[in-house]
Amino acid sequence: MTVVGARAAPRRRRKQARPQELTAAALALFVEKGFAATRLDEVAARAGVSKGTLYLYFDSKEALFKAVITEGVVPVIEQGEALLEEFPGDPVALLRAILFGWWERIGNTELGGVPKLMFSEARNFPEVAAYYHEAVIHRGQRLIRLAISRGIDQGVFRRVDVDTICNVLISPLLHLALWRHSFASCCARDMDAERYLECYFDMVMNGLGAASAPSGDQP
Amino acid sequence: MTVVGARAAPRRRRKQARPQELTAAALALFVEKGFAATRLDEVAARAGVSKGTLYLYFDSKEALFKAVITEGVVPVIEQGEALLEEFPGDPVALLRAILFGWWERIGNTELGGVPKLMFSEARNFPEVAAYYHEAVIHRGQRLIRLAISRGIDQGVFRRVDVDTICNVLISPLLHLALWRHSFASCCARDMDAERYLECYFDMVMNGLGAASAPSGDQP
DNA sequence: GCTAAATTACTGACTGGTCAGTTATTAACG
DNA sequence: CGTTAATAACTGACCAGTCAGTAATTTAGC
Repeated sequence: MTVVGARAAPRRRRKQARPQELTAAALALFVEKGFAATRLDEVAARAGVSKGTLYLYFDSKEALFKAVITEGVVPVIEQGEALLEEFPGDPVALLRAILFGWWERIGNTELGGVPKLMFSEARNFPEVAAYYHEAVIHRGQRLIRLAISRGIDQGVFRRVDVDTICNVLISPLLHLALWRHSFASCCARDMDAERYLECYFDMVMNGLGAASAPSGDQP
Repeated sequence: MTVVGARAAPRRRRKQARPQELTAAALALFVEKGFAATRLDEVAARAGVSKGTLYLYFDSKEALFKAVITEGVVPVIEQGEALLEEFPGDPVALLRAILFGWWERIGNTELGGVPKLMFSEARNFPEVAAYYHEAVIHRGQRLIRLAISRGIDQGVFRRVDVDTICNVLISPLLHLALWRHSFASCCARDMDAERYLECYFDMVMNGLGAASAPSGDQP
């Protein structure tokens, strides 16, 4: 072996970038295979480092998991909250912006696997789940709830059970994101996202339409 | 230690009952912890046998997983198909029977964890996922699709994208089932099922209501 | 500017524990 | 007693976590 030839890896020192590269690799693998089935050697390799390096930045596999969750989604929720503040009157447009924004900013990005990961692992990591519930789910519910309430106040939406319906409304988006990271891999030709979103939003708007209140409302 | 005293386990021979007891135990643990994180010793203990006994009935951990999926849900789908055949005219009642029937027969039973398990493990077991897709999901979609189509034909429902909407309609039920087997454990006081189902069905019926068709339909 | 010493990011072989799968043995039942 | 369901001790592969050592970079001395 002489000086020439393809050296396998040039071994760069990039202390700043490492943690993000590692959490990105970990997210992809945790989503694909699940937490327990993911090997840290694999995470490190995907980030272009050795396993030892991983342990320079994270204390344990569980710490890596927590970092994946905490650094990932919270900023997006904050964007959503900013949107709500500044948004002009129309509640239909607001609700559309929130729901489609969720899809564009979370569902249709690398973060789209986070819901699958959290549903899968919530019972194995109750503290992380509690944090996620408080920092992401609860605040996301609030966004939708406020948009719906605004619509009801303005007479654009029917009177519905606001606390409950926000969970109903997010369901089809979650379903689409889950699908993409599970069955989509093995079932070609299913779930065209654009068509799905249009169909979904069309039904939601009709379901909320103030014009079509059919039966007696409780006062 | 003499002959008397609490013998740990009387060691009964019950060849007939074992497989079902083992798959039931495995289902519960796979759903709770995930496939990879579930130990076979634990499955066996929960079924009241030793690990060796498990291997008398299943060739491998993966074979046990397949058995859990295949034996579990298919019969219920068949019940649903029978329902569709015999059901009298009213499409609203039919759709309600299918959706609420799903909740009563699957979502709200031990089988309610199967969707979580399949979403989690689909990419790790593509063949099982393909089977499940064909034997359960596809046939479930068809049930809903036919109910919707019947409603459209009778002028009770709006003209909607039938192929897509069946996935939208099942989403809130899946969401509720997933929730029960994930965050529900660590977040007390959330997702009252009865209220959720009523709110959901109310919105669906308004979303499909022929009376409220608002904008131009394509011919 | 050049070299040597000091620092620090990084590596990969190693360890100890865990767990899927096996096998020798035991006990139930006819 | 013979058959077989069931067990429990065993094995070997695998993997999270460790650490002695190496390579890149910075600093000090000249």
